Amino acid sequence: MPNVTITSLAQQLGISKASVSYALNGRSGVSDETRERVLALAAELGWYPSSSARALSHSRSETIGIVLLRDPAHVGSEPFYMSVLAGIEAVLGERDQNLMLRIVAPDAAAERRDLAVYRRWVGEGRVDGVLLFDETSNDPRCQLLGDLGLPFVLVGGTRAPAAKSAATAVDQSADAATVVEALHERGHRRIAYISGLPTLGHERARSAAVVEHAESLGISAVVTASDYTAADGEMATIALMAGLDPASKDFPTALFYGNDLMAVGGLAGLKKVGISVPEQVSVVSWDDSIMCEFSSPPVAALNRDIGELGRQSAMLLLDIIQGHQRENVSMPAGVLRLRTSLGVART
Amino acid sequence: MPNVTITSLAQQLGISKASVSYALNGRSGVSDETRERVLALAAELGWYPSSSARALSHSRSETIGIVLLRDPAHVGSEPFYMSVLAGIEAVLGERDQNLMLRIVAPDAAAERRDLAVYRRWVGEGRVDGVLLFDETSNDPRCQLLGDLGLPFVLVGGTRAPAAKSAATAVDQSADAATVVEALHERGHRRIAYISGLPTLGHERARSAAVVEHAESLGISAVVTASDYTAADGEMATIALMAGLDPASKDFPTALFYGNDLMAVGGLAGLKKVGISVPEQVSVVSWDDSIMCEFSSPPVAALNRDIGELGRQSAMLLLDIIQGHQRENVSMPAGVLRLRTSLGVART
DNA sequence: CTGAAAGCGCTTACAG
DNA sequence: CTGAAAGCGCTTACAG
Repeated sequence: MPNVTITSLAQQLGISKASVSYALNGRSGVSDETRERVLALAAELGWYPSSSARALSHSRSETIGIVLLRDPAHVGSEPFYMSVLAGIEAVLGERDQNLMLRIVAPDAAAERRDLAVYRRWVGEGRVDGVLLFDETSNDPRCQLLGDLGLPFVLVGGTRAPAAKSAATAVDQSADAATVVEALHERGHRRIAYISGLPTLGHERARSAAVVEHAESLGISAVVTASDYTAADGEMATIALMAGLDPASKDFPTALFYGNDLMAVGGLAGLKKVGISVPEQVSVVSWDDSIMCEFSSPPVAALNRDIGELGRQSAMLLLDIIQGHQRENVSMPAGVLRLRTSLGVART
Repeated sequence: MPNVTITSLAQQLGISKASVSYALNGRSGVSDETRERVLALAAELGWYPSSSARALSHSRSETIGIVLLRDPAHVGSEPFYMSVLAGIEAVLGERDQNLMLRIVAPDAAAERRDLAVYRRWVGEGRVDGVLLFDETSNDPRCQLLGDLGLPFVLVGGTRAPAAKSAATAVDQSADAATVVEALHERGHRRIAYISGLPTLGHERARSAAVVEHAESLGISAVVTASDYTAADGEMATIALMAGLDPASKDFPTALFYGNDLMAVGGLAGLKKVGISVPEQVSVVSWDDSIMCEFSSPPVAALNRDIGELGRQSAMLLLDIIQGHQRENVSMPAGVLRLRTSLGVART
């Protein structure tokens, strides 16, 4: 059985392809009667427009792309991506748009292998726009996509550096303030921030904001860099705390981690060096997840609506693709979920 | 600047489109000299084949599809999907194939909304084949895809019910035996299996296998159904254990959970009802993940190579799409990672 | 309101 | 080895 096309519909109805096309696309140029006959037959025969033919005609793929530059071995343990994908998908599904996903492992030589994917996608006409994660300072993708003229949105980014682009902006400073103030209120006077990858733009913003808010409250803050993995969070914690005398002025009474994995790794590290949570040290995570809820003790965390971040980002991108000028969208601030790991500083 | 196409290349070189096409596709019909001139110019101008034009010509989209029928709110907490996606992507990336992803929330009315997506994808010619997750008994997708003639692979499935399909088969029985024997060796004589969604084919196979192996070793096993979430794992555990006298014959000394989330939820439940792990009860998880490593106590788990499952599934599907007849592929058995939660039964 | 025609960028027999 | 031509399934001015 040959595939049903507008040509076959036109033949069976004894009218031209153009009329069928107009009818199917809800455009003027056909009588109501003809339109209904066309729609009825199309429904009966289960006609679908060929995506490739349609894309070829008006250079739109109805598809947006995402390239994740992450180690495949670790990407599974980060709930963030799957959650944001689910939010993105909710919007795309409603609007009959599609998602093309590529996960590429970062090169040992730190070559940006994702850039080649964008070039290719543009050349092949595969996607109408892309969503960018993990913005770095002076992100090379912005330059490239700007040159290529491909619309993009920086998810949880900070700026919109080019035409046909925007960001779903997360106010890292406000979130930092929430946590630092919560610690200050509970008597903490020396805190440490264990950051994620310091090459990421948002991570720099976070580190700076933590220090700044601490200073403005008259408490001291140190920053140490880690890499978002539980294993390194554990190591960084041990390196930071091992050998410190709890009575000394250098002993931080609160550890703030850049994500949930590092926080949970940190708990393991603290246990190894014999520091009890929250009696001797409080622990807070920037990202909330099921791991924080079910760790022992449960970890206080900034809860943000990741699904909503995905939804807003997708809507923003689709708008830009349709030619609308759009400003950055501000995402709501995180809410600190109080859990056992956050306690009062012992004096 | 107009896009570079084979027509523009042909014009600049003063030859026909056909020659350009043959040269670019490495087919005979052009002299080596012409071929080199074409390739050189194409590289210089950054030519890429239009994916839509190519798809329109030979009805291949170079894209495989995945529809995840999962609650968006929960999909983020399951490391499984992201891990398997990473494995799939590794294969697709190497072979210049693309992945189209759709996440659809299960309907309250339990209508299979994913079926409409497959119909649409086939009608539009968007994908050349699909990967199926979470096979159910008498899975309606197999019937539909068989009728539509779309190649598919059941990831971690059991059978290959139609032409143009196969499964990456996981031997649930062997994995069940590994755990049941490990428990038996440590003196456990009464165990409970807290299963995931019992509608899933592999979950039925697991429950049956646990009971069967227990019986063959002369120990008793009960099965209780949960739904893969930590919250329900906790509730199911409390329902199972609350009020049971540790000295009674009905008290299971080992709890085996269908995934890592339920196991961690189970730890929380056991703590609430005052049962200590592993002193009074041992805990084992069917899936391993970072949650098992960093929970308190760490949970013994069957470690399987999820990335490899994704890789094998993708390779199998690509082969079938290319018209090869393929048998099911057997995945390696899981390896039990011994951790603190698994101890010797107290007699 | 309707139809014949050209075009999107490729591929692929078919003549020369 | 090379070129002219038809076709994939749509869209869209342009005549009637």
